[in-house]
Amino acid sequence: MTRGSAPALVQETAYRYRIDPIGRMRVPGVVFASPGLLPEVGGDQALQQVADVATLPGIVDASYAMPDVHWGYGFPIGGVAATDIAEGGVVSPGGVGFDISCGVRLYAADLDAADLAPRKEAVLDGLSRSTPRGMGKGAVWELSGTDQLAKVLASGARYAVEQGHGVQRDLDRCEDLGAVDDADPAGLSERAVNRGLHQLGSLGSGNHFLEVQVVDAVRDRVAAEAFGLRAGQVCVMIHCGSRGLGHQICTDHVRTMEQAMAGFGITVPDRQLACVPVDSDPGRAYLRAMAAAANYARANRQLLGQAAREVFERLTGAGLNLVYDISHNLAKVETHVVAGQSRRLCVHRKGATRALPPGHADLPADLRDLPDVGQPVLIPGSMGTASYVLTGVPGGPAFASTCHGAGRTLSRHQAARSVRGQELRTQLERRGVAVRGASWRGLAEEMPEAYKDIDAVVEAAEGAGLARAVARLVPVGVVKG
DNA sequence: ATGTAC
Repeated sequence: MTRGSAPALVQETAYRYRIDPIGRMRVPGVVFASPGLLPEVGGDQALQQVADVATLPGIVDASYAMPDVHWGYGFPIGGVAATDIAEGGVVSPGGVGFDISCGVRLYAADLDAADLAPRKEAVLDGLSRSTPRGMGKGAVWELSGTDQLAKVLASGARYAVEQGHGVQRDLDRCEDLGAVDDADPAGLSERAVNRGLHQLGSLGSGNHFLEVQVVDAVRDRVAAEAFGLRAGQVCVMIHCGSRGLGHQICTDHVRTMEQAMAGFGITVPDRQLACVPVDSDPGRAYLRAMAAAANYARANRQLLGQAAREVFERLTGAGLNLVYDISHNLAKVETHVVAGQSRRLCVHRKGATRALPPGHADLPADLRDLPDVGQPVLIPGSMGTASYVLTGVPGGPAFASTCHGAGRTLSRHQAARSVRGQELRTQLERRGVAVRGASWRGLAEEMPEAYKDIDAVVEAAEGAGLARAVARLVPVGVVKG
């Protein structure tokens, strides 16, 4: 067995550690971290999960952990695992997460920080009113019924823009140009559909937010310019996912796979790693449902972004131009070279961000031919701290993936015990961050001290060769889910 | 993350 005491880490390079295969591990574990992050590195449980993932049928290369790794449901958050489809490789809902296609969208405003300053409170009030958030209630777009929801699930942000909720650039700069093709709205449970009907255009809660930020430092001028970013510029970052619909899809398919697994001769060290071959009926059914949730999440961010754009236009006259929109909870069928051979892989990224290298065919058209510019990678920090824009680099060691954020170190409970929401708001306001919360408890749970240092996480990602920093952004206002 | 437990 692989379970028991925490797996031993062997240092390979300054930013790379290995867990040697023991028991039923088919491949090693590989953890990208700096010595400074290492004492935390997600805790023993997260490392055990890295080892557990290495037992999955068809896994290739290694079970990878990004510098922001921490404990999650089955798979660690900050985990990347690729399986070889032709070799019986599996897909696991736990490798995607409950919030399917949770991700980040970043807009750059035609506005500098100094010009926002006199209108900042009014803009935050406007964004607070235009951004439904918190558990359950409210959405930007009240859908007419299941037929219209099916169009959202099939066409994602493309349908939203088609219906007038955005502009062409919003699609040009979105992962998969706004939608994935193989979604199957008809395959969703009634519960998933009902939960999806009334939440399109809503933040949710937890670590989800809409932030007004300012570009604090440009690290790579060429890439920043190509992405549409300059120092001192105002930006809007939106972090949210597929709400109750994605959650229900994950729940439904974990249950199905728990039953179906034995029929494929698969056993896993943790029930939460339930999985089936990609090339099977339940595997294909999950991927089609997951794709529907991915489209829902992009449409969700599209609608919230459009609402924010209207607030900015009304109160400042400035437009919002999409920099990029990228998921950090998704499985994708991709082609990668493994041991010198081109293979079709199912790449699970859970709390990990795709980071395509320069020249990749799936880059936005205006970035594709630039020699040193890869995919924009959006890394949200914790509330009140910096966020980053990175870019993909050639020869990334983990299937073109990198970190997704700061990563928790304190549980929600621990955080809520150590600070009151009102007090935290006062601290943030004193530091120049305007706060529009949804609940005091929710605010306290997201205190910056509950997270790793985002600067250290990004430094480790760069040091490990996963991505390169382009710009650092600091918050001036947060609308909290 | 989540109608914070079916």
